[in-house]
Amino acid sequence: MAQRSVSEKASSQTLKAVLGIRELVFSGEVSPGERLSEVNLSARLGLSRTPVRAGLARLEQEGILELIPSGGYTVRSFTEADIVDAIELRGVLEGTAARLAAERGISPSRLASMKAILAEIDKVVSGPDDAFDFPRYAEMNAEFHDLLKVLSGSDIISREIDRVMRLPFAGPSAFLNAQPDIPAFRTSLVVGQAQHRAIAHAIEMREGARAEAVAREHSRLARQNLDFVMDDHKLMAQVPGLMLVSG
Amino acid sequence: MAQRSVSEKASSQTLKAVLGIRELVFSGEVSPGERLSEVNLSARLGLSRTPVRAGLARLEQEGILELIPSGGYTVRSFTEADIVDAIELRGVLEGTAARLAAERGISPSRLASMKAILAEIDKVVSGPDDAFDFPRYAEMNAEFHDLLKVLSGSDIISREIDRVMRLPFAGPSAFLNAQPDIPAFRTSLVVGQAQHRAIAHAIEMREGARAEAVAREHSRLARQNLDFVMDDHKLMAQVPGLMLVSG
DNA sequence: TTGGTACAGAATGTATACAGTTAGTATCTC
DNA sequence: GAGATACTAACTGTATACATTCTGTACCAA
Repeated sequence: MAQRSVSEKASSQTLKAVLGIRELVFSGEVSPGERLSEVNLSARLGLSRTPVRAGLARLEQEGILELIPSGGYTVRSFTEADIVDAIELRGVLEGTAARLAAERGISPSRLASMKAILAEIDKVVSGPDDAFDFPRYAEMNAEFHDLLKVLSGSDIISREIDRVMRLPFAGPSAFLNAQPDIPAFRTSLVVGQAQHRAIAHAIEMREGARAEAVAREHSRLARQNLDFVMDDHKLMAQVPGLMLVSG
Repeated sequence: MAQRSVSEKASSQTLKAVLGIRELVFSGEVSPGERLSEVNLSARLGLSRTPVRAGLARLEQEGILELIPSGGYTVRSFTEADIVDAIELRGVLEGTAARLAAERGISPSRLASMKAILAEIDKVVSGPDDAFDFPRYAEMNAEFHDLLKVLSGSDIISREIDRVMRLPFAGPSAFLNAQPDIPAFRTSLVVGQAQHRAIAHAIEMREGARAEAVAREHSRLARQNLDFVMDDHKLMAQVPGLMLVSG
């Protein structure tokens, strides 16, 4: 993880609570709809109720927990439609970031950074098929999307992109874990990289509409992968957070 | 306010804290950059530290407070550029809601609701100039934007729109308080209503691209009003939250 | 057997007490 | 007079105790 986004409260205990509960949720140790008891979590995480409580409130804000009217929280369950919408939302926001970057212009040094990242991804993608370095690809892909966010030049926009990315199945690297097994996915990486280049070129040429359109379309690769993965339960288990899906 | 959005914690004391602190911030009783002491707030609001603390954490998530690395919170200060971006963001999100509504279709009953709201706004706008009912306009305008959000059919999108709207200067009714005094603003209401109708028509005709484009442009009326208001400090004071602006 | 009521257990919401840290001030030294 | 150091006061982060509310179960009545 390149940076820890806007505010990931430094306070040790509360941070442990947030991370711990997130882990419990996304690893599937607690099921969607299940009620999360503060005392239970306190015991499991070895913390007192106070930081656990703070963590719960925060994760509710993040959207992975739901408030029970009578009090307490449950794990939110997502439908496949929710995930489609979350991916669409990411596309819209990244598209906006790309457009703003194009319209407002970016500094030469940042343009250079972007080209450097693209070159790195090229190295990975153009390598031999049998020695494909997936972790490296995931890393550089995340860096590209991180930079795109920054290039928007807007804290307000960056913040919202961070928020959507916190829904793990909406992020640009969500389906990478499931990809090594499937040949068709390899193709999508090549296509994805072509789109990266198009976005970068559009920003450089200050073609805002094109930058937005391509960035938006780029996110739909994820939707395509989602459809693929949803047909296979074994694959679903490899995508973080996809266990929260239940019609 | 038609509904109280996603989750406005029912818990009495915590709710008081959130509302109370928001009020203190937006009324300008605490200045941007000022540190908010928990004990001080507890005393002022007549609550214990626990709900105050919960409220602070929440308002930080909402984006009107900032976390101090060494602990505690300050009132976040916004630049004019931030507000422009927030308005742009609202336009992008409402545009997406409108597009999805058009692409996916809406029920006849909801279409009827939308038309009813438009008729109500027409009544207000087409009335005599000297007896213009601003509160009524604000109410129906808010209802239109609320419905547009719902028409997206997506909880994920609705949630994000709610978030942006919580930044008071980004909402569709942000500049209404300052409008009665300025004749030029009256014109913008007529234009705005024409855009409302265009959005509704595009949704009904399932013209997604048009719905998105018009909804996005619609938000730029707010930007126009912002430019106008920012030149006049007396007017600025009438727009909620605009006191948080400082270069 | 089914429905309702009452009671008990548990869980949340709130308050407060405690510890560690930060920031500010005053004094001392150079 | 200026800078540095030490001390004090306030504040945050955490833990725990208390009260109220909710939930689930058991028992009773129809």
